[in-house]
Amino acid sequence: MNRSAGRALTLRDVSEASGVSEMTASRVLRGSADVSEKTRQKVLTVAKNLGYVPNKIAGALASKRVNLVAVIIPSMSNMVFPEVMMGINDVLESSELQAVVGITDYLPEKEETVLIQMLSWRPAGIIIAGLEHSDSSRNMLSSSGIPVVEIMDIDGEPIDCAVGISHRRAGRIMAEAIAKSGYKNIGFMGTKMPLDHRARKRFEGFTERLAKLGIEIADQEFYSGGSALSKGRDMTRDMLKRSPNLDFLYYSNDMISAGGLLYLMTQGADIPDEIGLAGFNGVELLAGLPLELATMDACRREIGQAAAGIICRRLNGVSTQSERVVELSPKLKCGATLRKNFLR
Amino acid sequence: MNRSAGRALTLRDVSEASGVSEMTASRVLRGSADVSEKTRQKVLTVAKNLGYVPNKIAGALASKRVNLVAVIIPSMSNMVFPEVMMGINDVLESSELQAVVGITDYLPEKEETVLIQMLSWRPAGIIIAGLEHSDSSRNMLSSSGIPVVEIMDIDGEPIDCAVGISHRRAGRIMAEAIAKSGYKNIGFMGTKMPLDHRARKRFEGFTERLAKLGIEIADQEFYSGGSALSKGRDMTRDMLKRSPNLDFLYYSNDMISAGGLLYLMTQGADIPDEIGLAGFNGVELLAGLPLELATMDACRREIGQAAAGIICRRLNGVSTQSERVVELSPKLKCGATLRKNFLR
DNA sequence: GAAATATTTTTTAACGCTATCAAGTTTTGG
DNA sequence: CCAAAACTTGATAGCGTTAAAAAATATTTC
Repeated sequence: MNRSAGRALTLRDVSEASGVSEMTASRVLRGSADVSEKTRQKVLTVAKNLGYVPNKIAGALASKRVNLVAVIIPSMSNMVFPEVMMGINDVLESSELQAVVGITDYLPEKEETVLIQMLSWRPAGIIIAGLEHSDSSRNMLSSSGIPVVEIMDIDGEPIDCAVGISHRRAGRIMAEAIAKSGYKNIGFMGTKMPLDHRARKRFEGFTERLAKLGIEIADQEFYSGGSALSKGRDMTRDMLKRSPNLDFLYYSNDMISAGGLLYLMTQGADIPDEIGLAGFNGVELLAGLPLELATMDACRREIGQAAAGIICRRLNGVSTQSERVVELSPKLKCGATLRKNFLR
Repeated sequence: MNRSAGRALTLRDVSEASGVSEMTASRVLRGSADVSEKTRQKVLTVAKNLGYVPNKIAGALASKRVNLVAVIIPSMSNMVFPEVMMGINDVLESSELQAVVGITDYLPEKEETVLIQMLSWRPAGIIIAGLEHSDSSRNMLSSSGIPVVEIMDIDGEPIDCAVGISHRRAGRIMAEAIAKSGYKNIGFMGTKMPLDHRARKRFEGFTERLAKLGIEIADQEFYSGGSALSKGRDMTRDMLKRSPNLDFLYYSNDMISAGGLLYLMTQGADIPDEIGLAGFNGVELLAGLPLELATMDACRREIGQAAAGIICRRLNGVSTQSERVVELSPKLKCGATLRKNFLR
């Protein structure tokens, strides 16, 4: 059926084998309507028997249409970005489009390299994490002439479109919830990530709002590397040793807060009254802990879906004035580790 | 500097602006040595000022070289495949190659579709999960003429190369460890996945070896959907209600076993003496649980690295006879939930 | 300083496909 | 039955780059 050796099959092989011109074969294989049923069947049969696989490289060059969407994200090492990817796939699946992923490791220089790599495939659109990019990257993005959707964060000026949550606001909301519940001595634990702008903004929103409410962070610690669960455990132990009078712990992600929770439970702490705690992200994996963690859903899958949706609509010529900035609302979940009533 | 409107820049724009032929410009931009230093500088400057981004589509068509490696995996919904991806990226990063991912959702038909999509970009190599594929898929893979590495599993006949662990053997090893520790009444909990061949093989290896040792699975349950942690908790509760005399629980993944562990701990079970438990995968995320879980490392990152390594070597013309099947050894970690000594 | 050699640059022709328009072929209507 | 309309098919010319070969220029050798 198929010549496994030798050069790959081309449209010409199909056209010759079915006695039509290349153009007609091309029309059939792309599903054009202007072909008689008889020819269609003949060509399709031949193509299948031969095992012909069209060459998208040649097709893209000739038609100047590429069905790729570049997705540029910082990392794959926790579920955050895979979940965004799933959201993107949810939507692209029903279109002709196909995502191609590049990883930046949170490094601006690498972002630039990856961006050039991606742009050189002339993708139909770009989805890129964050609003902070090098001048050069911003330049490439804005002059690319294709839809660009910056995702995860909306605290800033997008190049084209943005979909995400306000991390500053997320921090503020959490600060308010904690203060309203009457906690006074608050410790913070997070990743040591000068380049994770979203974590930074969350922290800023958090501390600023606490300050406005007359509360100052009593202790804080930043970690890097290692397993999040055990890091959360260890940091919590250390922090409480250092600052035993803390009555609330805010963690920059759910994994370390779960570690903290498990530690506190083995210590027999009275949660959430003696001490409360909260994380960030709403990772579904963790539903099922002995106590449900207070957290804030970052709408990751929805962000992916919305971003892909914008790309699709833009490519279909639907002008989306209203979609320049799509703000999703992170939902606070108090769980069982943040007391709901003010007890004084 | 760059014309944001209008058509994209081509090599011709660069060559005209720098007063050389397109070919010379092309040579400079690809780093060929046969160019005088003066021209090189001139062209590079012009290209940078213009903001020229080469068109890989045209380049690939002309040179018949594509720097893409297709990676076809079933899912992104737990960390298993993202970790494989990280391993692949570890290695590809230092080459010119770039991974493109396709997701099959464990569906053979979708695998076929995704495979055609991928092959139509004429990638330089393919990494695909599993050894089970439809006839048509196998055909496409074997006649593609490019290196194909089937990953995760080595229990079967690879089309070209395979890198992975023997899941049957992993099941057997666990069965032996459990039996050797003196457990007699064993329950199994896993995902309801007729299409997850690796989970199936593990289960088969497990039960067969137990049978050989004169032990029969006392209870078993399969779930689908939902959060793994809480599923583990619920299934464990239900199973122990149903079969209270179980003294060991084997789970098909670490997440549900962690759920089971947390449940058993709140019930005050005496682990690992009264009852033991084990999972599978060695997900790093979970290090830090109150008790370290018995599990078996599936070498996911290493698999990704090894697979990418094979592709790289093959593309560099290093014939790798010895690498047809690379078997990695899953390492049993007894943790604190599988007693090490036989107590009778 | 001319011939031989080495280095650099340009010319020409693909790569495999699609857009466009021209040319057949069939159908329809008066 | 012929012209007009509708439907199919085909010929030609790129798309933006690189391979290969030819040409131009510079350098060396005797």
